[in-house]
Amino acid sequence: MNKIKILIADDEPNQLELIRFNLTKENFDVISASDGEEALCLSEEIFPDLIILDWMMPKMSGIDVCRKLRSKSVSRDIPIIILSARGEEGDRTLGLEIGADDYVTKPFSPMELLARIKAILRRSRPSLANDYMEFEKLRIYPSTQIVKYNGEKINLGPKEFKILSLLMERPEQIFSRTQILDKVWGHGIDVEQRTIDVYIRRIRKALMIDSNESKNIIRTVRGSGYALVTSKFGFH
Amino acid sequence: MNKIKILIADDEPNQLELIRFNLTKENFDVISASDGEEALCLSEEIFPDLIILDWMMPKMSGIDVCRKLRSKSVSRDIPIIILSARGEEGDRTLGLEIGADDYVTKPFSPMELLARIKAILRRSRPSLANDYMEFEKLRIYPSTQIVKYNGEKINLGPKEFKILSLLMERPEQIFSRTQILDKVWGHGIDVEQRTIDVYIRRIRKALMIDSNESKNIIRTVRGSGYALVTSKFGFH
DNA sequence: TTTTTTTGTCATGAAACTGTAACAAATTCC
DNA sequence: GGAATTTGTTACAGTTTCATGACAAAAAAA
Repeated sequence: MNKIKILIADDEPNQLELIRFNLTKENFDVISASDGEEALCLSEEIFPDLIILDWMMPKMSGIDVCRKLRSKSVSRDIPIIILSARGEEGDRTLGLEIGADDYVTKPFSPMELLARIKAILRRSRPSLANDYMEFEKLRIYPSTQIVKYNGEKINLGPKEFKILSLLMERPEQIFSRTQILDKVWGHGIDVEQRTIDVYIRRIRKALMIDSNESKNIIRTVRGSGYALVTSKFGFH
Repeated sequence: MNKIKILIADDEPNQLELIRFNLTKENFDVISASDGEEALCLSEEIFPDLIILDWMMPKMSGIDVCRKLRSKSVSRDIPIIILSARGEEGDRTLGLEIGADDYVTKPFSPMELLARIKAILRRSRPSLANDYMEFEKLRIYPSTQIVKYNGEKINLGPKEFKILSLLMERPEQIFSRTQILDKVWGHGIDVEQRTIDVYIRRIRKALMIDSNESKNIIRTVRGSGYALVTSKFGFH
């Protein structure tokens, strides 16, 4: 059971601790940074599921960090919430326009921040919120770890299930082996990248044999990774 | 060209008109409702891309409408923004917990609402934000590394894809072999300039064979390099 | 315990990609 | 026209990347 990783960056230790306390209580895995540069480094090193950035920080502002993250494809899709004492019109819209998903003005209640975090995660990590996810003829039930293809039940091991879930959260998007390792195994785990290939093979096999279907729903993107594809876009 | 449909429900005509005005200006297709029941009916009838609900409305509150929409699978994934004059803690979190994607307290500026709408659409409609580059009949999707010519899918290797992406970034502009080498291979790499010729050949071939089209979309500029051209400038 | 399932790695062959050389074709210049 | 230059095209070898089956260790189930 992998916890959801949230990165918080704020230069006020009290504020940081307050948020950390509340998020930890909700069973999130909290990583903290005390300035913009640290936030940026950590973001690229671990792949958090969500990032909370204070606007005003030493070395690099939250806005700049957000811009940087949005400019790179590996971090483009990570949800970002910006915190700020600046409640002015222009500031709020600026925050959202540069790619943040939400903008919360200080002071805010932990409850509200939490509610907004959950609202965003509901969208970006559908497996956490919905009973099931559906893509083409494939349906998976995160809570019970059941996979069905065309109504037929498919048998997958835990790791296989997690990988497929990850791919299903963003169909068409290419996941690199590193991304898959980070999300499924956890960051910093020592596992060969090629192991992913083998699991992909196992998933493909399970989907084919059990459902007697020869269509390949997982696309290999040479040099990049794997992605779920609709049959109409399928390569092979 | 499909416009994005947004449904607004508010019982104050002035407010409604103000929002409608601003959204129409942004080229959204705006549908309005003046009470909760109407909002619910319209939602199920026309499947908007986003719904904005005032909390306090006759017949059925925005909260109840939101609950109803979330309980049905057809409307479960439509993003919802709740507007409210009630800025209290509990209200805000209730709105979000019930399944809304954002909660905006009145009074708000049209600019901010717009920014929040866009932030949400960015997530829920990746196809709109996750854009593609288009030139003539050629379309390339950077995030998924997919190339289409005339709607048909083209298979390109990584280097070929990068070169074509580069050319697409600035149609008509001539790229020298040195420029292409620097951008695609990286600066200071030791590769023959003539190699570019071969890749151009491969790209041309892929575009021709796979789409059964003989038009040459890549122009050779003798002594300078290559460039994408519109058909009217094409030679041969 | 034994049995089964899951997990991670390896070896091997297949497939795709890369870069270059060699020659053909075309363009330019004289 | 003829020589020089530039580009087009093809083939080929080297390299990288991926698919696949096999296998042993670890974990879970019986």
